[in-house]
Amino acid sequence: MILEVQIKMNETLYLRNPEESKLGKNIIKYSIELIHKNGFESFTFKKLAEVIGTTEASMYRYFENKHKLLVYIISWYWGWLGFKISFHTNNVQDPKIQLQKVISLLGTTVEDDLMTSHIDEALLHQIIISEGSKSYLTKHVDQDNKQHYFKPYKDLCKTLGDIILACNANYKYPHSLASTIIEVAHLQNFFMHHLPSLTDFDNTKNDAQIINYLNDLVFSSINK
Amino acid sequence: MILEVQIKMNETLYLRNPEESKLGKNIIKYSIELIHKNGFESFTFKKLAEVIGTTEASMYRYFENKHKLLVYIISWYWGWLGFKISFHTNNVQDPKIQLQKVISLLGTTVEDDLMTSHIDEALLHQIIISEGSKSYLTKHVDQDNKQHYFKPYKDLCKTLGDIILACNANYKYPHSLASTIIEVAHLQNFFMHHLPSLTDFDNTKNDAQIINYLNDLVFSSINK
DNA sequence: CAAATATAATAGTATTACTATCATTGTTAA
DNA sequence: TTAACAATGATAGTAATACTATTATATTTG
Repeated sequence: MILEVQIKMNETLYLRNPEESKLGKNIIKYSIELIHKNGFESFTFKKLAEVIGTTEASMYRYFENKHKLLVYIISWYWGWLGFKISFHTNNVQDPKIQLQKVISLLGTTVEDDLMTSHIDEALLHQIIISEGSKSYLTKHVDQDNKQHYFKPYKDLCKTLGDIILACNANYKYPHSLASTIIEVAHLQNFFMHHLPSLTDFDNTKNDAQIINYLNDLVFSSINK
Repeated sequence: MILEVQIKMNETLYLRNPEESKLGKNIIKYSIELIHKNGFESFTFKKLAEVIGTTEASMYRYFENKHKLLVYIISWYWGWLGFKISFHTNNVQDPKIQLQKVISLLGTTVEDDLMTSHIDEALLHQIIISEGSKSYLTKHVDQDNKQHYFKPYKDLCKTLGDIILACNANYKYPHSLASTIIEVAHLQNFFMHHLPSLTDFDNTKNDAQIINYLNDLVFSSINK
């Protein structure tokens, strides 16, 4: 039996649901490869169409513009990670162990998940690190937010915030700490690889270092 | 007597030094206004030239492209803030007070500094919050780093890291904590205004809330 | 005053970010 | 079984972007 995971996506993100056709799935698959390879700035629908072997116009039948496609794949990632987190923390009673588990999942280099055949989560994880914040750092963030484009990200923060509160009901900043953990996990990863003097992590580029740092940061705050 | 502060900039960032002519100063001044108003994505040299009342070609005599101009103004900001920080911590003996002072400066809405007549630091501060990470989140970050484009930012992290070590010589992550403080100060500010559910800060949108959060986070870590 | 330099004015190119139209193929429902 | 419909492909076109190049005109400096 082969299990296929489907993440329910916000319908206003796309014009035609890319999960429902071969072409749609190719758009997702190859946009991840191209954005990973050349970065979002140099990514165009024309190049994407060439890689897929179709036309630019066809891309526009699925997504209004490349920014919505970026928000789509990033949103998909948060949905997928949220699922993975609930799966891994499901039978854990101690919220502190849950929190450690979440930090580990956030800080660990992702491997391709075989349950989602056309999406390479490892590449997607790298995209989150380098391009993730570009999904909301725009002049239209408020409109996008009204359309609930960031719901999967917010849901994840909510989950994390609840775990933090379960660890210490008196902690005053559960939501800020949650968003801090997620963002810092990715930022420190980027810095470790590209601007290492902004970190204390050596050139083994080992995930454990970031995870240790985050655990130290988080548990000293909530245990104080 | 009118004091004018000059921040020494990396010469490979520009083709012609914008500090050395009226047109150059206008490029800096109005690019800050335009990027603040419409965001970096919709900012073009053509629009900038129109606002200044000159031609697009003239912009290219000062900066190779708009990304270098962004790096320039962001870099300028870090240089200016570094100066401001050393000014404010100069006669402070206790490193913990120094650290609190730096956190306050990072978390406080900046006011226009009259010592730099053509640059509006208040607008620049907003640009740092919304566009700052775009200066390094590119595919050419490693080349840019080799050209020392991020030196002012790194210098600031170094200063902060040293203060952290002065507070607690045994703390294991001074550099990571330094970059975390700077980035989180800006991220939480952005979230408070645009995605408030990712924070614990209410709609008074008061700077003190972020500063309190950062102080709590930092001092629980280093005093542990 | 001549020479050098900066700027303005204009033109032009390749690419990007779309929109529009029409032909073809494959699927579905009467 | 065929008519209609939906998805895709092929092609064309436009305005804007991100530049480069050339020449003319000011302005500064030696």
